[in-house]
Amino acid sequence: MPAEASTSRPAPSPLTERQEARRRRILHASAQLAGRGGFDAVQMREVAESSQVALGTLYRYFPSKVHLLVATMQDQLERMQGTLRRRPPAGDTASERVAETLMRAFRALQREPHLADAMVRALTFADRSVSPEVDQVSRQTTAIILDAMGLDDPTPEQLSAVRVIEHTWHSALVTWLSGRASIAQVKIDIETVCRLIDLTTPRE
Amino acid sequence: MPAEASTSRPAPSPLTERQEARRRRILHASAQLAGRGGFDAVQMREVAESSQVALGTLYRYFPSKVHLLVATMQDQLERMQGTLRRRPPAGDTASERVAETLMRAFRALQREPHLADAMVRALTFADRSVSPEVDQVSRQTTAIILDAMGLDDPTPEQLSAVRVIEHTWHSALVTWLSGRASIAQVKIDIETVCRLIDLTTPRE
DNA sequence: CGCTAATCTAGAACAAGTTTCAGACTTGAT
DNA sequence: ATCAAGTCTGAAACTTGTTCTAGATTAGCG
Repeated sequence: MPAEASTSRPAPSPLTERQEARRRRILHASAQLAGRGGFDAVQMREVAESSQVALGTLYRYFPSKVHLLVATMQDQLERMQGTLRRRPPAGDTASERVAETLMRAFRALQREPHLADAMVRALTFADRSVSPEVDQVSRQTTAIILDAMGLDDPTPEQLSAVRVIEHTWHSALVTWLSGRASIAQVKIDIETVCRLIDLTTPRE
Repeated sequence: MPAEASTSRPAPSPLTERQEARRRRILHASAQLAGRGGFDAVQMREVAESSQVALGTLYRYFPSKVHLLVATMQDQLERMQGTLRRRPPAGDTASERVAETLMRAFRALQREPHLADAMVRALTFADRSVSPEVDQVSRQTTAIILDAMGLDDPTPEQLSAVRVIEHTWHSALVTWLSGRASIAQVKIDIETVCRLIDLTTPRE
């Protein structure tokens, strides 16, 4: 159920085909540039040139560099969610499955560390003007985690645990990207926080 | 083995009195400007002017805006640590005391939300070139939490829990500052993550 | 004191995000 | 097909972080 489209958009006037194509070219160029060079390498003029679009047009589609990169992240997240649905995690307990899911996502990010850098930095640097988009990313992440837990109808306590897991996930990524934590340490942190799930889900 | 102290500092050549005063003026101006307007309001030219220092000098003391704001955060953290030492948290269990400590810090930040914005955004946006300074902030935060737990000699498990608590703390602040989480929600998240401590400290 | 190296200053210059504008092109409705 | 409204383009301008330079000041030292 896509329930959020109505609140965030005052009738987005559904893009024409050429507009859709432009949007796609822009996101592709953004991911490409981010892929090598990270946040700093995504320069608006270059994105515009790469995607064959005037600078002003780029800004019409994405009102700031951060908006652009957060949209890029949404795009990548959807891709990842598809992958996960095709091969769900196989652990016995909810916390194992969540940890496995996040570690799988983490390995995907490790394959494109620069892209990860661009997306995560944009996400945490985003100010209020990007809140709707960041919130969308957050909802999508929540959905992925709840999926892994195999819950249709989580309790408030479980939702709190999921929020804390997301906090840890984001912040652990930040410390990894800035070289202050190793891959092993991120793994430990994820496994540690996932034990919270066992606290809120007594048995099964 | 502290292997990084040698690489990051080629003997800091202890500042003269006037230099110390300059540094202090700069940090003061930075906090002042951050206090109203947040991250964006801290403009390097203005900081330089406010602190009666040439722009080039400002950059000699703090090689980037992010360095400056992270240093500002170190400054504020020290202040806070002093306050906490004077009136330690009074909870019965370790997790209660940690939650109380963090909530106290959170209330202090609420009094200066713009300053909080500037410092937290700088911290999460910092790239590798600021790692030593960010790491220092992290160590200081860890010390505060361990203090609240009342531990002299934490187990590796407890250190993991503390790291996860720090992750949650930072990320919860980010969501609060960007208006995506309420104060109440931050409180819940902090209390939730603090229950991890009980998991790693069976009884007392 | 007088020298030398380091530091500081004022200001220009540069880089990249963002805004603006005039004119060309598309689109949708009549 | 034609018109109005909306969109796109190319280019310049503006903002703010950062760098650079030439000359003045300061600090340490013999």
